[in-house]
Amino acid sequence: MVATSRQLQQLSETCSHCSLRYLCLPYGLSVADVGRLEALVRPGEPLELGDELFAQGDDLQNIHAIRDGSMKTVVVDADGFEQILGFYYPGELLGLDGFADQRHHCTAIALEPTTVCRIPVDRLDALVDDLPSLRHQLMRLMSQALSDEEQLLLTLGRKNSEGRITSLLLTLSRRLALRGLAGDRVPLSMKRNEMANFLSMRLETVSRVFTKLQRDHVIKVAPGEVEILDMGALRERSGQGAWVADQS
Amino acid sequence: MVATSRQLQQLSETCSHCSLRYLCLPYGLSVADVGRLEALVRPGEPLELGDELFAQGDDLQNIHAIRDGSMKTVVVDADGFEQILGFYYPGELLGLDGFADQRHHCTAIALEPTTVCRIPVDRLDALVDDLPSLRHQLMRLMSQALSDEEQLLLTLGRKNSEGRITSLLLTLSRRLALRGLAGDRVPLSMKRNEMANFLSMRLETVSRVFTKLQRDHVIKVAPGEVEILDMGALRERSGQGAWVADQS
DNA sequence: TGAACGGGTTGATCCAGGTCAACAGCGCCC
DNA sequence: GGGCGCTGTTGACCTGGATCAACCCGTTCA
Repeated sequence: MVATSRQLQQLSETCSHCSLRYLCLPYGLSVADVGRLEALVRPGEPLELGDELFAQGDDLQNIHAIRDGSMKTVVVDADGFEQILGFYYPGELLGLDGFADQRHHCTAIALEPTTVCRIPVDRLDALVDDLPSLRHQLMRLMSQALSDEEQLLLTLGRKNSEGRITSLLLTLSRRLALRGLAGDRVPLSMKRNEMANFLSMRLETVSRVFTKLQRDHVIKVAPGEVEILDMGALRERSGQGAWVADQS
Repeated sequence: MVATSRQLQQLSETCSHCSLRYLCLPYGLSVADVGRLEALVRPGEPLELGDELFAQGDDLQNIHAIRDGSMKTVVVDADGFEQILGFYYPGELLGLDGFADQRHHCTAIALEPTTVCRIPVDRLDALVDDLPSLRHQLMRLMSQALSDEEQLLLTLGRKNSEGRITSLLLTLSRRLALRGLAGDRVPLSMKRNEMANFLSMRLETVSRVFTKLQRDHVIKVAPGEVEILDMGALRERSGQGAWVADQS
């Protein structure tokens, strides 16, 4: 099975040789320090679509980094309503919101066959005490997560349906580019209803916006992926779309 | 001037004697370590309504803790639209999203006469290397900020206008209680349009929801404050208000 | 082979809440 | 005193996107 052999190959890599080291925890560490970090890292169980990596309320035992594939995080409120908080791609960390009380505040679910790295928090914690550069990077990543969420709040708060979809496509494209991949072919491992949930819309509206953007030759929709035909127009449409001119 | 003398009195306090120490950075530190922390802390300039503590894009030089008063943080997007990200009260930290690139990602503005503590990041950083318990608390607070924002995303994503207003009132009430104050009289230092902006609503809608809640004897609206008459009903109305039953 | 199913698209209708407008209360300044 | 600006409330109307429903297309499974 092709996917499995590719996963095994990746799992044998070390942080020092990982192509994601500039995005992930090792960034900013000396070669020796990366060695100490990678001594803690263990491959997680390979996940299939729908598998949970951890669940809301679980004890925080590990921090996870995505190696291959993609995941979503969701919170469930008292009435059982789900809200997707984010989509995660290779090099990105999961579980940072759990430091507060050593408990996961959201559930992480695989969107496709996915492999992760697993870093025990207690051992990470001890190492962080020893390595200021690791502490810096960890805090940098937490801080980054905070301002990413703030950006999302801005998008959800001020943009209409077209602005939300185009903003999502642009951030996905940007994250592909960070990994050195072509930014104009965006694979979509999430379903329409997941996109809709994340953006606080209905799946029918997502579908309509896609149709409209395709009719206007801004994107080309294919099963499981979107091709960006006109990046300028996409940015244009993501920028505007606020409800109204006056603010605050 | 009464306000000033009260502020001066508070500014003379140290972390060890501060009534907010269990919410703020000193939490979890030994007496000796609190001493080292408070040696870094400087009072910030007293702020008046509308004063900016820092602005989006500024270099991150200090972390601030609110001592007295209240503030809001806002982000402005490319087109000049503002989104309020949060309201901040005594004991809460501002600027944590700036660690990523040593730059503030939002602007902090006083909602009333406000005093803050100022902690230089470079000296804090050095101390954090020395005091694991301080690092833990700092990471705990960042992590807390993350999951608070996630909770906000859930509220904005899944609740209607009444659910949003009641959720806001409940969190404000809860934060008062954390500081040992009565949770059923919530002072509102923000204006209707600020509440509306924060909750992604229009100010007219905020006003209508307040009127409705008052008519139903759930709250009593007074200038600059809301009295909670029926906490149970408030919780009831904040819990529901999702658009629809099926999800994800 | 075809029935059931999941994911996606499209059309028709409806309504929560946005928009626009008028007005009331209050502090401030000339 | 009176005009003016700011904040908040209320009413009337309108619309973006939610809701409901039909249908299409692959895939799976009996």
